[in-house]
Amino acid sequence: MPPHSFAPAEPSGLADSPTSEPLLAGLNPEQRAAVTLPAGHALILAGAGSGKTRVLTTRIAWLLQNGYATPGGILAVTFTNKAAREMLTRLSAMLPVNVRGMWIGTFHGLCNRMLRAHHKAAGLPQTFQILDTQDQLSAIKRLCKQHQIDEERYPPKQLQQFIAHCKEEGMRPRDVPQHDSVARKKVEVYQLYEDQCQREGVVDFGELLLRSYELLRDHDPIRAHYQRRFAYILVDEFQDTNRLQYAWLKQLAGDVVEGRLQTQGSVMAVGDDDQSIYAFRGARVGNMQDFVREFDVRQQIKLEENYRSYSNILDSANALIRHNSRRLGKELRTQQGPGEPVRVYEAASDLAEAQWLVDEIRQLVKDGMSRREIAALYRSNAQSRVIESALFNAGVPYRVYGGLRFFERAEVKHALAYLRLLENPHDDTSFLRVVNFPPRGIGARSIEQLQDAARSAGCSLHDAVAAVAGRAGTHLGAFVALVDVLREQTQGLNLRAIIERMLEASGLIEHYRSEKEGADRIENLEELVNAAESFVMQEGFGRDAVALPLDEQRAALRQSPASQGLNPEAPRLDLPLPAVDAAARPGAGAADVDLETGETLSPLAAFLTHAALEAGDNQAQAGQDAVQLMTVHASKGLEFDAVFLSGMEEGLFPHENALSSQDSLEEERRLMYVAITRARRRLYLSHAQTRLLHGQTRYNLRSRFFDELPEHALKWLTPRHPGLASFARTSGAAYAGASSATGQFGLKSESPANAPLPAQKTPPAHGLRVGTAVFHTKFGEGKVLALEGQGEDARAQVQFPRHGTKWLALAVAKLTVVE
DNA sequence: GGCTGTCGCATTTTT
DNA sequence: TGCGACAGCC
Repeated sequence: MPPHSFAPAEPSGLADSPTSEPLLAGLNPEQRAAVTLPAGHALILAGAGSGKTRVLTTRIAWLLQNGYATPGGILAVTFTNKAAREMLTRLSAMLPVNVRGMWIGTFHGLCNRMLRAHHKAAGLPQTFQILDTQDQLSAIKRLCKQHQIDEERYPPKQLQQFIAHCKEEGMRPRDVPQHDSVARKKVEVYQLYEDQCQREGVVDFGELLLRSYELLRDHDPIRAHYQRRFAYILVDEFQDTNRLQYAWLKQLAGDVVEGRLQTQGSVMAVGDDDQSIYAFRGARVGNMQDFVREFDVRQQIKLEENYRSYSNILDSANALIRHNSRRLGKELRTQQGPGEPVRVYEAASDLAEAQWLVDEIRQLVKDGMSRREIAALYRSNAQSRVIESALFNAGVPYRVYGGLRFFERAEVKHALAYLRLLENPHDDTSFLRVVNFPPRGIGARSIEQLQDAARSAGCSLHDAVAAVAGRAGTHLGAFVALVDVLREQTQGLNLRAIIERMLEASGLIEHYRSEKEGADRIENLEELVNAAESFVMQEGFGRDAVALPLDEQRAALRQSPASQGLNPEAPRLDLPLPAVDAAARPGAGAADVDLETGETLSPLAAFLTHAALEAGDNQAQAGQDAVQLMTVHASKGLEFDAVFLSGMEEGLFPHENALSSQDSLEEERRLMYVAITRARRRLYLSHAQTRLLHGQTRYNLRSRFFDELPEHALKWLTPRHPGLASFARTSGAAYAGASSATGQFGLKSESPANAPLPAQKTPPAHGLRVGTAVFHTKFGEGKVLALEGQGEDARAQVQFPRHGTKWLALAVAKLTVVE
């Protein structure tokens, strides 16, 4: 039970509130109820296309506007950067709020932020680097070689999955059951891997979450602080949370006392059990039921009104998903008419299917539909090939989602590895990646020797070079010198200059210049410089501070009776963390700040974090008006005027691997449900009698899912042949008389006007200049090397004789000028 | 060190 | 069938 509550917000009463009305305008009663819920935990079951994001963002805006929460008191968590960005964008369009002081982001992003702030308590260096999936795999391979793990019996890929899975379940090596010798071996590797990561100061994606969870669990003052701070926690796509993410949320929400969860803030979980399609990567729909039980949820609201599709499409979705058991129960409805029927097409072959699809698309485009509003969806990536070549041959522009993303490209990763070595010379993964790239005559032998030396000395490869250089020649020494010198030379330079310098000095540019395929790669490296530049702009490094026209507003917020009354019983902060309050202030904390010392990440380190946490779009011909090709999974959350779902065949969709169990079959059905609900106006379902798969012709039956769709909503473009269920059921008329009413096509999508905050120039208030001598309570006397940002985001690079060069947030760090 | 041939494998994926 | 990983050769 939340210890605090404010006057219960009766939706009807609030409708009269003059301040809230503009926010709430246009919301339906359920949406409005969700937005204006009183304090307490709530589960919002948000059907596809029911305005979920709008409710989430309006809720936050409403809490802020009415003084129920300060920006610093809100935590909103999503799965993807895209979703987090959208929330921020919409929110700032609704309210002139300084969005940067709010904790809105992905699970990984927020955990990262927390770990940087409390890196010492978490047992990490502040500049810990983040391993992506590739890095993690190569780290595991390296480890296997070093410890003579039989890679036949224990494939590195499997070990990687095992480790990731353990972390998702919140298990450290000692927590993993070891039934047999195989399990014991795996756990041993897990332990070795952990030791290696710790030694190198790197952290994988799962570790971000697990470490953050443990930080909260094991440090009472830190946990208490965040529990007090976050009065309102909002979770997007709750059905996709895994065990660890749920446990993390529980730590933030409250403590278990005598078997019961005692919470301080309010958690609003928004999700849709019918759209749970990520069980294979650890998502647990059961978290929804657990949430209701453990949080004693009193408020459950269903958003069932769909603003996206015509009713034939929704009827199909509803009828299909009704075949699933154990649903929380929800039915989509619309005020739109039936619209067009769902068209079903049977092709002789996958080739013919693709050809038909292209013809239909051309017709749609001819009728005035724009290509970007047309999507071709498929269950697995292998199916895109036929469609791509058909589109290509017909000269129809298309865009395939889900390829290599920007920060995953080899050349970009090479460049990032150099940058990481500048930040942390002990990052062996990065060391190995570029020690001989571009080639500089360092062969496998010398690397092996070096690794042996490092192992026996118990140090990093970087540090081991001195020991080996004598024997292995000067190449290794030269490489280390190159990196070390570069580090020296780039001190105090801005991010752009650092990267440009690195690109030259490393020889990357030169290397690619001489390569025949190198032009694209050089372009990408140049793009990396641009990415860094725009990152710097966004994060407020070296930029005029965004004016905060809300100073008064914030003051008002803080003083409003409602927010005063928010936490009447909360004790005053008396953490052994003097600066915690500063970070809790709206406006502060855009950068990762060590809350003890005020130390912030250097622009470079912050950029590296950004690169690891946000893989970047796969920017293939973006911006062009092209047909969108993607898997059904990738389409979740998107919508299109016309959707083609091809390959609707037994074995493909549902996938053959999913036929074995009820649970996985139901997940396939939910996947189909997701696909159907992407369509606004037109939905096409197609299947082929023969299909070339793995070089072999397969004869697939029509998908069982067809038999679960309502006849009245379908239009069979080809005669309906007996399907899977034909023995159990006699099919009716071959052609269902579907209405061809076109209806009004103009379903409006919610497109928030993005009102940018007015910028304003403010003179520097801190009075520091490059060269100023300053004193820090912890690091002692130092000299200012560089200054960036302004106002609350201002930071300084300071060189301390004993502690090296540090970036400090001036709003947090206690710096005094030395005369 | 780079190229070439062979082998094995082949849902879904964000961070 | 088609691609990525890896070993072996020049």
